[in-house]
Amino acid sequence: MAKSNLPQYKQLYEILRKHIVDGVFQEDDVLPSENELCITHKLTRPTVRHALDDLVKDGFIRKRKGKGSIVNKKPKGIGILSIAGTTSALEGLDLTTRILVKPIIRPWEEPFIFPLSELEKESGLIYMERLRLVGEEPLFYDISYIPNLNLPRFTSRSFENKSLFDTLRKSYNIHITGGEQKLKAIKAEGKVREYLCVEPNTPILHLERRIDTNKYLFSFYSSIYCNTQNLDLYGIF
Amino acid sequence: MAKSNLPQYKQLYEILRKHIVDGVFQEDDVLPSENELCITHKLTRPTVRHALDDLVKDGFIRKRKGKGSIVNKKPKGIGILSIAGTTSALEGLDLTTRILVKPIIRPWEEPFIFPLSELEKESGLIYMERLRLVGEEPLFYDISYIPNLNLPRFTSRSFENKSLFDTLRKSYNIHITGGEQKLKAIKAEGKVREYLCVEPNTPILHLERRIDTNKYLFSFYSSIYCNTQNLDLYGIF
DNA sequence: ATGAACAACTTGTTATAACAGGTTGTTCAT
DNA sequence: ATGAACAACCTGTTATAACAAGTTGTTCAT
Repeated sequence: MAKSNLPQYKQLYEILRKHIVDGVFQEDDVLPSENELCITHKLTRPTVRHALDDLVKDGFIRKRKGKGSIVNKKPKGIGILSIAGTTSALEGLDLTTRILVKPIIRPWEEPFIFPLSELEKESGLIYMERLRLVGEEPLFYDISYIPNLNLPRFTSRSFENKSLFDTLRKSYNIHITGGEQKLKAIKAEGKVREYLCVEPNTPILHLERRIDTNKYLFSFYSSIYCNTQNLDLYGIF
Repeated sequence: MAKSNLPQYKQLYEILRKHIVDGVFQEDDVLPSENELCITHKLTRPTVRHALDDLVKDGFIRKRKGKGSIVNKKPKGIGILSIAGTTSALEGLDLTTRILVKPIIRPWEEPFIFPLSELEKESGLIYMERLRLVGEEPLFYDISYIPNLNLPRFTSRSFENKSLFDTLRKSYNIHITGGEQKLKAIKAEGKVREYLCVEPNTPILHLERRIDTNKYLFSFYSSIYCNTQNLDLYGIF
């Protein structure tokens, strides 16, 4: 061990995680015991246990006293309520995206749905509205609020049928670290009713989210209206 | 220390957790240092660190090298979307609970909202209905489905103003490891409309959850109807 | 006054040790 | 053959120890 500058427990974590993701260890396989890992990686038990505990925390394995560390089933998909954006949440469905308002730079609304830092207020806002359809039926009306902080060429990108989350990760190396969301059921009215093509007073799910990232002081926001008459939102946690 | 039969790190976890929830330690307060906790509770650092790491995992504190353990902001609103139950989600509000149907043992409904294992079907179901009121206003109508697996004296416990999650954690050492939830907006009708005291066609949020635990093969289920006219549901992830 | 250096904290990482307690397969007496 | 007892694993808990590394306030030389 001890080639990288990373802590040894993190090195072991990454090795085991990669083996699980790559299928070297598969569902319900039992990992080598803690003592075996100590020997094969020249580590002591606290270090090995730290790595295994992190794998438990991140959902890759479960541990059973007397038995060992067992590989978990990989989650089928990630719904909109945990982290993923709507595009990947609906993977496998016939999803199309219609841009209602192309990304434009404009000032923030005051008051905003979440508290904003001074930095965010000063830097301005990239605003975008999109409608997501499954088949011919509009299901999501998305409004995205992205602080205009050092995202070169962002407003000129196309977001037709693309995930904002994937774009941020692949083009800007930004990934999601957490966030906050508010949720309520409302009656369809005005633009929401019009875009989602529903009767007045249809119950609509309204989700407001702040999404935090690994980039220092960079969060973005979205407001999503969803017609749940024929399709549940789902999430794992 | 060492009065209960619980591990010492869990005893310390519960003490600190309670102090945070009760406001003895408030937002951005720095907890006593690890060495201080060692002295005051007659424990060693690995034990203290285990307790603190669990508090980090559960979102109560954050730790900063060189500074200390800092108390996190309590989520405002209703933290029902991540893990916490409704009772702890509403902490600080004037919450009362009315039992509509006391815990009774009965067979499962078929088909159930989530797939059930054979073990769960055989073991029977503890069923409970509760109404949660903030002030005079009923906000949640909860139906709980708990497999009748080795929970001594469970049906005789009182759940008035108590958190099912806390009871499971403290009395049975069961804690939540994850789960799955489905969500939709519906119109208030029938019993839901009646219990929540709303006009017909009021939009109501309907949440169905499977909640997984550290206890082998033990998950429980709940169906929650929530009036979000005056209060958002809230979650962190 | 200013700033560099340092001391005195903090948490982070890692090693060594011992025993408790759950699980599983084997052995042995019946 | 059957079942009880046991040995040999496994993870869980706890203690002791030492050093690394980030933060903060103080001291001291300029």
